[in-house]
Amino acid sequence: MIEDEEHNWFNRWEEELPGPEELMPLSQSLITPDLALAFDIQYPNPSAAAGVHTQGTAASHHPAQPLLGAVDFDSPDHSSPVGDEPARTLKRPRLVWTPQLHKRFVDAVAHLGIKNAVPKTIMQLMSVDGLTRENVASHLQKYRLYLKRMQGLSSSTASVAGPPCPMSAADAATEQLFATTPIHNPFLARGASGPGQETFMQFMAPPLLQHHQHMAAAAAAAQQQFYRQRPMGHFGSPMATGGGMIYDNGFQTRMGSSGLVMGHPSPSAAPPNSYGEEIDSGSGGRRILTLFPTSSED
DNA sequence: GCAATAATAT
DNA sequence: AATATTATTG
Repeated sequence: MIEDEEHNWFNRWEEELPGPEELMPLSQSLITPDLALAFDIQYPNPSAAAGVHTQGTAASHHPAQPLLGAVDFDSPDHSSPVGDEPARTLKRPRLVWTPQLHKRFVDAVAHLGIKNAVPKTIMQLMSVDGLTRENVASHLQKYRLYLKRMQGLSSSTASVAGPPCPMSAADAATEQLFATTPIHNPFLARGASGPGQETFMQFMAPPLLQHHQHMAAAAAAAQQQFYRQRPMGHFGSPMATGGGMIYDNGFQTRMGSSGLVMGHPSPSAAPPNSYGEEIDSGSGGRRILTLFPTSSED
């Protein structure tokens, strides 16, 4: 299962990769000593190569695990199936939690209830191709921290009229993502009892819900009624990652139909034509990178 | 052994 | 700060 997913993921990725012609001619310098050795290639200057894969904390001397950043590895020999199963070897690009993606996440969490809102289940409910359990787990961790700080703050600031908004920079930044999303308070959310309780729970025979991996089945059921027919497609061309990511302008072109955005998080290096979205943060609208067609939800 | 969470690391 | 990765625990 996972194998197939990964394989598929890479295949599609590979297909969308820019051809050698489209790439800047710095492939040579991207070859690290490690690789040069592994592939029996002669590289001119080790130090130069090392400099390229940059902040990759030189310690990234993973023997057979090169910088994925240099996606253009296969430039010379595309013919040979060098990457039999590179999905296993290659590092997957950094996931960017766009507002849309995050919304899906929040919706999933909300609809699952705090009890069932665990990474795996959330991931399944979100049904975003390419999204891993780790991705979700990581995000969930941060999300929980955010919620914790929220309830802490709301109670403490509510009492005395101290500083209006003692929000840390972190909070402000986080809010861009988190607070702008309607928070169906997960703690009050479904799972227990309440009005808006249309979870799968009520559709399942009690004995089934004991406590097994039946949750998986349950999640599937939930999926049918929740995110039924809107699976988020596989993310768009991840291009490259690692210290040095290389954009070419094929980027936004291929970005169109996909939902998940992976790759270089830095807006400064982003392609000139990427989609933007105005998010109203009170006084000044802030421009963020969404790279989304912003269609169905939100 | 897997999955969730906590703790680090990049 | 945002994600990833690793360690720990259930």
